[in-house]
Amino acid sequence: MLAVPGALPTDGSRYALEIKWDGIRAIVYKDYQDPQVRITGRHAADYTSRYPEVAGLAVDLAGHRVVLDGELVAFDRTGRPAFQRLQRRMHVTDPGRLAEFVPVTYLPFDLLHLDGYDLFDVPYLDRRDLLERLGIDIPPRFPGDATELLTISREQGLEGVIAKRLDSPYRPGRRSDWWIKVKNLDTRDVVIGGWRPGRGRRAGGVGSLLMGAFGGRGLVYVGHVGTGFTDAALNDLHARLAPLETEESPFAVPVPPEIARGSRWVRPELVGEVAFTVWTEERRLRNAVWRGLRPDKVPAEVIV
DNA sequence: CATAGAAGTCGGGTATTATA
DNA sequence: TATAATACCCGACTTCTATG
Repeated sequence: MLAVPGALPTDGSRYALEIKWDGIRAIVYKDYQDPQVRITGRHAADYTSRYPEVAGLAVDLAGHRVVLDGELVAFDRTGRPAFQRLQRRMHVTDPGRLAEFVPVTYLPFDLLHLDGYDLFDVPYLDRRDLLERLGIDIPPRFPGDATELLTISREQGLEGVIAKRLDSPYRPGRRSDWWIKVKNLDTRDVVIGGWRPGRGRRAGGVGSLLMGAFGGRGLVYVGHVGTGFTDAALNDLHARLAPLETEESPFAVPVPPEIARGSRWVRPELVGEVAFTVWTEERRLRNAVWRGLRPDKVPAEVIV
């Protein structure tokens, strides 16, 4: 069951709030007599050998038959979920000592089966109650009207919150507005320094835009953005970028070669707005989404 | 007409293949 | 042999389209 993006519900009394954990979604299975748990990912891939840390749950759940839904998370030194750390583990089927350097925590937030009973049609609040009675470590739940949680999650550098209807059933694999994810998005202006041709449906036009902002030495590359456009916006951008085309890259610091290859350069004269989640360690905008041109803004005022 | 899936895009990662 | 390029993995998002 997946959440739809949206805003905090106004009728908070009908919802509970949980922190949105920035990790990998995973289902954990434990059978009555089985001394081990089994872990699968969203596409039914088997993760059991990848995350030995979860094996300890089998002890806590001894004698039970349980299916849990939750998130695999790697915390950084400051205690925040760090997806970039988790990425080092994602492809490693036998982590060995890597599990010591990049430990992973499983945060179970829903209970789908308990001792012979499927709980898909049991309301969220009751599933959650049963989950809490299992006595395992689970992430906290907050009242639906505790809207300050969103502010706090932003201040703490967390991804956002999820609002879940107290009476909602569980629908595996489905995206449903019983669950609403409220993300802490930031917006900022960027200068377009180039573009990459599209493929497939976007062949012959713009695929993505290379974004920059002015720093001490000149235009600095801050990532590229390839989503959030309508077809009309892509066509409009293509027409506006064509007369600005140059041979030389306008970026003062060379952009990574794998990005530069195949890119077309333009004079940095167009300013646009993007939404994003956080700055990455490489000083790029993570999960950038195009919001539109800002003809009212001057490129020189777009500062890193 | 609503919804699910496909197709495009992103960042960051690993693993494999190609090339200098 | 070492580096570069490619392909694929995970997460994300939006838009378009096929389907019921």
